[in-house]
Amino acid sequence: MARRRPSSKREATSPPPRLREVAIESGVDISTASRILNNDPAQSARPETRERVLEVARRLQYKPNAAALALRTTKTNALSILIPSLANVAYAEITEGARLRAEKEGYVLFVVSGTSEERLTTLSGRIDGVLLAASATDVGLSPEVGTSIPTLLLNRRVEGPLNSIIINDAAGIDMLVAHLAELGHRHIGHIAGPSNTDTGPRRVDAFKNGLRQRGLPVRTQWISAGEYSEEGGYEATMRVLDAAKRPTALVASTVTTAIGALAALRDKNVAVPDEMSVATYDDVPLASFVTPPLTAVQMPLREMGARAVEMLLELIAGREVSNEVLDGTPKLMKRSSTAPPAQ
Amino acid sequence: MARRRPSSKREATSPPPRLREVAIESGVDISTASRILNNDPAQSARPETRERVLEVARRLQYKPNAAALALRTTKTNALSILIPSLANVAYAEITEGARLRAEKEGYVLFVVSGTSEERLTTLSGRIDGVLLAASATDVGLSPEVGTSIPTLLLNRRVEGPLNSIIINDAAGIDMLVAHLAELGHRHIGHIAGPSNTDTGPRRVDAFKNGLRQRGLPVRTQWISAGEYSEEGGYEATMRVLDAAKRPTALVASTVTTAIGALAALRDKNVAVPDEMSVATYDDVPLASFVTPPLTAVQMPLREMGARAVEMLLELIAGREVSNEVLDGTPKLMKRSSTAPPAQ
DNA sequence: CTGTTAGCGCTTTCAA
DNA sequence: TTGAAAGCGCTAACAG
Repeated sequence: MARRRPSSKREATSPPPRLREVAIESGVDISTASRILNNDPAQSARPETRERVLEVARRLQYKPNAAALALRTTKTNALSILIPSLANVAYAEITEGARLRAEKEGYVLFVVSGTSEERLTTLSGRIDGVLLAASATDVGLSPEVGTSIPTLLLNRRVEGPLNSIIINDAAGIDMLVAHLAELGHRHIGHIAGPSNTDTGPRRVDAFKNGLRQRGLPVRTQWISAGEYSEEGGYEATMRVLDAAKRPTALVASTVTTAIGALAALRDKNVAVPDEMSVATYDDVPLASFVTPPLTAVQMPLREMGARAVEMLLELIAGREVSNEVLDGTPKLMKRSSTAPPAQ
Repeated sequence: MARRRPSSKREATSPPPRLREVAIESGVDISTASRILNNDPAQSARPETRERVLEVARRLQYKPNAAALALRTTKTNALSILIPSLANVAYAEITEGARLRAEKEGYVLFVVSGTSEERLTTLSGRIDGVLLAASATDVGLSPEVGTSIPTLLLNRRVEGPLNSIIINDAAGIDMLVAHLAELGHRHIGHIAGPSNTDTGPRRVDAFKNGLRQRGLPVRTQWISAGEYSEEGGYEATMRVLDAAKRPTALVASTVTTAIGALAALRDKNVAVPDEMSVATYDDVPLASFVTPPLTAVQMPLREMGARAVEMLLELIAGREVSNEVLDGTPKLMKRSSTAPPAQ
C-alpha cells in the first residue's frame, strides 16, 4: 500500500503551536489549558471547557515544548544507554528490551555509543537517567559518575555506591560445560574475553567452576583471552591450538569470538565437531547460519534490558534498589558444532 | 592503571552549580558571567574579571543547564539518527562516522532505533535535526515529517521536498560483477534485498546493468529477493538453486544475506567457490572470518555518516543543500569465496 | 471552576 | 566594562 506524499513543496517550517495559542483559541487562560491538558487531578474543569480545549489542542496539533517542560519540571522523559560499540549484537538485544520497556513508561531511549564517561556530563539536563553498559574495567569511573544523574551499571559491577544489574553468566557457561561433559568431553578449553572487562573474568571463573564440579582438569594453557572480536577469538584459539596437548572441546565467551575460533580451527585443519567441539555463550541468528552451526546458550538479554529500565526508573524516583543478578534460565541450543569426542 | 573509587558512600546527588552561583562567587552580575563564559565577541571584559569568572566556573565545575539553554536559544546541540534496527552492522559504521563528525561540531548524537516516524514528534524540542535512515519504502513518510525539524534522509530517496544522501551502490555492485566476469563467470545470480526498501531495487538495477554492459545474460530466475537477514538470504538462495539451470556465481546484497547464502549452498552441497562463487556488497570484519572468507566490496560507510551530518548541519543553519550520492570509491576485497567457474 | 502570578536557568538587548 | 530587566514556554501555588 504505497502511500505517496504529494510532491508539492512542503511549506517552510512553521513555528509549532504554543500553549498560549491553544488557550486563546479556546478562550481560556493559559493555566487552565495547562491543567486540562495535563489532566491535573487536583482541579476539575467544566466538561464543556474541557472539551473545547482538548479539541483545539488536537486541531492545532499542540505538542508541549520539550525544553520548557524540562526546565520547568526538571524531568525530560528521556533515558539513555551508553554502549561501547554499536557493532556488538548482544547490546542490540539488550537495548531493544530496554527501549520497549522505556516506551511503555513514556520515555524515549537514546542510545549513545563510545562510552567515554565524559560524555555523561554532556548528557546532564537532557535525560533523566542513564544505563551505563560495560566497558573496560581498567578505565575506572570518575567519582562524579552517578553524582549528577541517576545511573545504573549494566553488565558490570564495580565496588562502590553505583547500582548494577548483571546477567547470570555463570548459569549460561555452566550449561555449556555440562553439555560438553555429557557428550563425553574431558578436555575442555575456554576462549575468554579480555581480562579488563567485567564479563571476561566472570565467565572464566564460571568455566573453571564448571570443570571442577565435574572433576574435569583445569588447564591454564587451555584458557586463552582475547578481544571480543573475531580477530580476538581467532588469536586466542590459535594459542590454545599451539599447546602441547589440545583439548577436544572449546567454550567461547561470545558468538563473535566463536566465529574467530571456527576460522582458526579451519586454518589449522582441525575439523569441527569431529576433532574439536565448539560451544558458545550468547545466541544470535548468525550462530545458526555459520558452518557448522554453533551450539549456543541463549541468554535473557531483552529481559535484562527491560529490568534495567525498571531499576533505573526506581532510582529516578528516588527509591533504593539493590544490585541484581538477572536469573532467567538460559536455553541451550544444540547444533552441529558439538559432538562426542573422537576416540 | 586501575584507578579505584573510594568505596565510601558517594554524597547524595547535590544540585549542580548554577550560573548564578558562579556570578555571585566571582562578584559579578550573572549577565557578565554569561558573556565571559560564552566568549561573547561583542563585549570585552577586563582580563582580571574574566580570569576570576573562568576560575570560579572551573572550580565549581559549572555546566550550563541544557534545558534552560534549549529554551532560551531554541538550540539543543543534539542530533539524532533513526535506524530501523541496531542489529544491522552497516548502520553501526555509518553511525560511527556520523557521531565523530557530530562531536567535532559540538553536538551529541543520539541514536534511536525502531524508526516508526511517529517517534519523530517525540523528538521535537530535544534535538536540532534528524538523520532518517532507510526503512521500508512502502510505509510512507507522513507529510509532517521534516516540517517540525530539519530532516535528512539517509540511504533512501523519496520524491518530494526531503533532502537525502545515498551511497553509490551501483559502483559497488558493478565492481562485484566486474570481478566475477573477469574470473570468467557468465552466469551470475543476485541475492537481493527486499523490494520495499530503497537499496534493494537500486542494487538489483545496478546488477542488471552490470550484466548487460558485459553482454552477460540477465535471468530473472537468478535474481531472488529476501529480507536483509541470514534467513532472508538463505531462502532467496534456495530459490535460485531450485532453478532449472544454476548460475555459477552469486552477488549478495549484504554480508548478512551472503552468510545466509553460504548456509544454503552448504545445505545443498554446492561447494564454494568450486561450484559457486559468492561475492558480497558491504564488508565487515565478519566477512573475512566465515568459511570461506567472503570476497566483498568495502563501501565508504563512515564517510557517508560524516557527510550526512555535514549536510544536516547546513539544513539546520537554514541553508539549502542538494541531494547527494556519495562517491567515495569502493574497495574490492578479494577473498576465497570467488574463483573461476568450473569447466 | 478559572485567572493571576511567580519563576525554572539562561541569553540578550538596553542603559549606565 | 558592567548591571538591570525582559522573556523563552511552561507549571504550580494561590487567590478569587
